[in-house]
Amino acid sequence: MESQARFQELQAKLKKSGYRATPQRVALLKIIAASTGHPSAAQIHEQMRRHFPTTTLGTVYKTLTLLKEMGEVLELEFSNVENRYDGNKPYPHLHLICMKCRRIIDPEIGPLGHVGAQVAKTTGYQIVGQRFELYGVCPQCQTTLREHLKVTSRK
Amino acid sequence: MESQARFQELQAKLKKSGYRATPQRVALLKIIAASTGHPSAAQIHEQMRRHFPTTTLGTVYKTLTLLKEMGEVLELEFSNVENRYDGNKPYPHLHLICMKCRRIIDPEIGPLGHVGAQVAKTTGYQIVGQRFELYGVCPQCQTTLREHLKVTSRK
DNA sequence: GTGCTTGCAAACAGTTTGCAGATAG
DNA sequence: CTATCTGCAAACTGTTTGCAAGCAC
Repeated sequence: MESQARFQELQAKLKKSGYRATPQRVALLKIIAASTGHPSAAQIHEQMRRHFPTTTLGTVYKTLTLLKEMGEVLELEFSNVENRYDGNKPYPHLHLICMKCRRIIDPEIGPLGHVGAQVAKTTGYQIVGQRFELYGVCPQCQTTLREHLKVTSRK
Repeated sequence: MESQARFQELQAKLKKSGYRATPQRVALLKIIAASTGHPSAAQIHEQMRRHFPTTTLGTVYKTLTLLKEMGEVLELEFSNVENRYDGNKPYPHLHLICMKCRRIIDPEIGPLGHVGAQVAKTTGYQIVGQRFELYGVCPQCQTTLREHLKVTSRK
């Protein structure tokens, strides 16, 4: 099982970095190792409460911060909306975000690493991260929108 | 003058969209038409206060919202840090962000539009926007960091 | 004159922080 | 046993909103 392996890896790295493997942290690691859908901190919290009803959002954020610093979780920042986290695929890749339902998927596309390498060479910057996102409307939401337009244009 | 032309264009589009050309808005248009350096709302506000000391951040945000909706200003969202705005080059392009001094530049690179087009075809999503960012450390800050390390490693 | 805009201030959301009690190693 | 971690709650930051007075058209 893919996510099981990722969980083991995360747990090992956590310990190797000198952090304690508390039950709460282990639960969070399992959740993000399994999640292919870029959850928010609140969604992770929600899942954790099933097993640890006393867990707080604050703890979730603290653990996510550790993992970010270890380079094992990717944080997608937004200003008005909750940030999203990706611990399943911590290396840089393209995200495709539906503006309507906020679903985020990882479309398959050729490697994007060469962009960073090229820019590093021409600018002298040392590249430490990247974020490539496409915003759009997913097929389902396009249908919904079309029906909505049909209805509202009748009035 | 390049930024002068951009200002004229923005002003014309503002009026065409039915908005009033208040002195505050005109001042903001001039500022973002001239700015090549992706200012924050607060930085724009700061500049505006030189000519309109009573202007508030709220008004800056309201005007920026208009321009975003008109598709004439690009907003770069961050969660802990102020958003940055680009009204000089409203079409999608690559941003290179220094993690240390927060400077944002536009490195020259081949067109990135084909990525969106390709993903649209394979996923069925209707693409409405994109955001390609590289995070790094600029040459000046690399020097600073090196000197800092030299100093701190002595203790 | 009318209704969009401004300025002010309060509200808001997500995230971060401080601290006392709990617990992993 | 002790330093780290949790849970709680308050603080914080950037952004948004509501409303009365002001001003563009």
